[in-house]
Amino acid sequence: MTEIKQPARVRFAPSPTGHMHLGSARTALYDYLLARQTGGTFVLRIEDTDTKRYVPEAEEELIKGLKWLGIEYDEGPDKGGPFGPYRQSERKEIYSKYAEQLVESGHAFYCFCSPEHLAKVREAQQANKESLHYDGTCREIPVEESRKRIAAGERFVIRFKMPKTGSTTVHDHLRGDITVENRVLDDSVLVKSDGWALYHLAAMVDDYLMKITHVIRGSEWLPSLPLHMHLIRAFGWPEPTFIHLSVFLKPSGKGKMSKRETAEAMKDGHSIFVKDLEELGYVPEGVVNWTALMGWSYDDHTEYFSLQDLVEKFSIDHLNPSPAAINFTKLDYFNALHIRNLTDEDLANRVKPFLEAASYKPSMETLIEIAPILKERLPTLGDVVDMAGFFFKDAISYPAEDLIAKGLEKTQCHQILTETLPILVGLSGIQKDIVEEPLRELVEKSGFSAGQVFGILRVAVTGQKVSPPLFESMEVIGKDTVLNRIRQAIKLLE
RNA sequence: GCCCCCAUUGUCUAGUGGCCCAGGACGUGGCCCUCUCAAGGCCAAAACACGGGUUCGAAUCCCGUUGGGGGCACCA
Repeated sequence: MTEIKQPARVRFAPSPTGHMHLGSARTALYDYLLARQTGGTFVLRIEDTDTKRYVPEAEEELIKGLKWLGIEYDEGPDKGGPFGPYRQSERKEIYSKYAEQLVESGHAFYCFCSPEHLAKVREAQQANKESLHYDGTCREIPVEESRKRIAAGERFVIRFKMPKTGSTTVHDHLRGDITVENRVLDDSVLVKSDGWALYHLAAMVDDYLMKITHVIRGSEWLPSLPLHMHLIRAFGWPEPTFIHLSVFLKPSGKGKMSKRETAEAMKDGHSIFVKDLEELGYVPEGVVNWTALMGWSYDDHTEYFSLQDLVEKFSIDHLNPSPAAINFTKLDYFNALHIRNLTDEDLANRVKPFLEAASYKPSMETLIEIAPILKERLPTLGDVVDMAGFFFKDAISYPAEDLIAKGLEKTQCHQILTETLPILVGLSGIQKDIVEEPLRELVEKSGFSAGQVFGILRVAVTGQKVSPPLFESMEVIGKDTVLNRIRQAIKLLE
């Protein structure tokens, strides 16, 4: 049945330059799923060689985000492992060594071109409508001469010596073979003049040293795959399986999320940042289910998945190479779905902080009691405040006109309330099965509809026009409070 | 400007030459249920970008066009 798979070693290699977004989350998810389902290993590696863009809090946010999503890694900067260190900033010497090796073998060369010269070359190329590339000034300088210049203190970078003729064929697991002409490839910088390796070199070296078998990354890396392949082949290393995931587009499908769209999304309670999603009341189960399905599918009808389901059913062979527009409405759907499947106690625990943030003091007991009637109507955990805040208020307030049901006069509404009061007072309790029958009889006698009568009572008891079911709500609030609130409503209409 | 990738309903997608006058889901519209809101049930509208091939037969293979996306840094 299940084919035997080799344990995969996969790595999630984010750079700590900002908030963790959905694209990263999905890459990490797929990494994790592949590792888990093959009995392999998931590695977290921090690519922090760009000191200019480094954001100190980013790594912590990343780790927190992964943890929240339930994506556990086996090796990483805070966990250690046999192939550390797992921060590239701690591996500088390793890259230098391999860069030297490339120069020795003739696959790379020292370049002394100044940034000004490079800029001028680029400008000229732009003016001539040529493709932008290194002009080859230092390509043929003999290594001996270069070493002398370096010894004399000249600043230099190390560039890859790309073949000028022929073509290169690379393989992407999603797209098959891709062939490019070598003449369009550039002599890319591998090591900067400050001695730090660039992504191209660092990532390939680390993937090799960390024995990575599958490289899952964004499609923005596809254009540099030929370079990476040349690097790997120059070293004579085994080629990992490359999987380039498509990018996420903004909801309209036209272009990727911009600053503007991000702000726009935030306005209606959505975000592409993992930490925001948590704060907005999304549950990780929902976010995981939703992101998993953007770019991957199981069959033509199954789409509810827990993390464990995904571990079992995910396959890198069913990935979709085309870009996907983010659909927040569907996130809401998945989120509601997973909230409904939470146990009462779990929901109570998760909803509590949101109530507390709105300065309510909810008890676990009440929370668990209302969980069943809450579950079905919470798109997000945060919605608990509007839906159920009244359970935890000592006093409620609302405009008097809310007590006037559609199609009824003020006096009629007042009458309903005054007639309800003695009925409730006379009952032995406030439980649903005690209250419902007499109140339905009242509706019958009044000649009004159940919607009108219960609507008035709903506002009187909860202060809201929209609430969980009336009888269940009264039961939780308790008889005395219910009676008091009805008396308050009666006064309000006088 | 040059290079690469992608292309099924509004959106996410199933589909790997006949099972497809294209299936599922979100969303949308309608109906049912109903104390509000949800949830649930039923029904409906909605797609193979275009043009050429190949083939007995194409959403599926090939070429071109168009559209969209990405890349062309001493960023990742």
